[in-house]
Amino acid sequence: MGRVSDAKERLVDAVRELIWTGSYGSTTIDRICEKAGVKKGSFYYFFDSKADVAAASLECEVEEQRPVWDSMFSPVVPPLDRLRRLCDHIYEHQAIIKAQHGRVLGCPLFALGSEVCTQENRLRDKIQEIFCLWRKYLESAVTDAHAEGLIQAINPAATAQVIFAYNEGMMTQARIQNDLEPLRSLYSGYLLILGVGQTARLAA
Amino acid sequence: MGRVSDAKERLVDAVRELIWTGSYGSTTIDRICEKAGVKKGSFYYFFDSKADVAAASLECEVEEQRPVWDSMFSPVVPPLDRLRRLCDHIYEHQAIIKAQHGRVLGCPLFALGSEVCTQENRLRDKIQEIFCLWRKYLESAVTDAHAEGLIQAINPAATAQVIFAYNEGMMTQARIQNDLEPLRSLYSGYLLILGVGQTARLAA
DNA sequence: GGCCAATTTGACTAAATGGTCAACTTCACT
DNA sequence: AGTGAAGTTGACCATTTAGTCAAATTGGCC
Repeated sequence: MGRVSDAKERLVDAVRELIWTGSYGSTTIDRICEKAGVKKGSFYYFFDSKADVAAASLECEVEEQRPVWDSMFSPVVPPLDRLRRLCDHIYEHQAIIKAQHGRVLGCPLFALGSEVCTQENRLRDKIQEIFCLWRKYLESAVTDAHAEGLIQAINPAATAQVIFAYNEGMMTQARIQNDLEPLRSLYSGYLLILGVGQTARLAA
Repeated sequence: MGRVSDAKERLVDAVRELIWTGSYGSTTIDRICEKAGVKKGSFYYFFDSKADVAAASLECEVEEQRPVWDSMFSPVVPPLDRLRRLCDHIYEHQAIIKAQHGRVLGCPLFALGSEVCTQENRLRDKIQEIFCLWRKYLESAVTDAHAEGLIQAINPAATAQVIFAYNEGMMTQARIQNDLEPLRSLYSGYLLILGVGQTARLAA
């Protein structure tokens, strides 16, 4: 029924890249259209506003990431390995991005969230939802690691929260510094938080 | 010589509040002028651009914070107490902000940094400089705590880095969630990272 | 009390931006 | 092959925005 088009996808891709490499505020509808090779009339055929495409881009992001996380956090992988895989993945992904764009771009959701949270409630809520999900992956790894006696974690949710905040903090610093260096030692920070080094040393 | 004015300060105050409560991108020169009660001609008499006022606002920020940090991190205060004071100060400050604006606003520098780092090098560099300074305060507390045998910290700079990233991550989450809750347990996260609970428990 | 540097003003321009729309095109389906 | 739903276009409008400037005002200081 009627003609088909991938203009909507092109618009979503364009907005993702523009917000990530710049910011939400610096991303105008004109530039989104230009980058997507789509006229403004078509933009408004698919979306109501910039916030609307941005919301779609978040959906897209999470759809793309979910299988990656699921495989990294597979229950058949030893819990601490899951975290190591996550850290490796983050480093490698950011390295690719840096090679592509000449820039370390960090976590697209965190940057966007902190920029728009006071103005765009819809985006804010969606981002929070995704963060909640991510924390659950971390929490499951912490819980399992504790159960296997690999770490001490009285409160896995709290520990996961600390790791998550640390992780996002480091990614944002890498973005601001435009430097992969903070991400190289990401996993050793995880271990520090989990007290893995300490436990071993004190036990010895 | 000539007339005097506090318009420059009013403009700096206005830009600080607008960026913090909104974002750099959502802050227009017109609104800055309106909020400061200053005409645009006067704005351009004192500043060259939005980035220019923003840079001045960073100077102002650091000038205001320096004595606060100096007192919190005074060498006569026991090292772990310095960190506790910092956490208390952050919580109380954000609580005041929330009462005033109805919003938790987090760390103004981190939000701004992650927003503009790909576009405004001057702001980016200034922000990084300030972060470097802040990390030094943390590092001195970690070093002293280690020296006094209160914690184990083989690499105080790395530990300070982890604490800093965690701290900024939590503040940003508090901003996004518009909720003080993540900041209530800030210090216990510090202790987790420093392995204070563990050490005591394992030693017992 | 007058000079002059510092500051203020408002009116102005050019460009960017968000948003609308009626007419046009395409193509899946019958 | 023709129809109608889905998608496209470019021209258009109203605002907002950054930035300029010559003329007016103020007040410290001699």
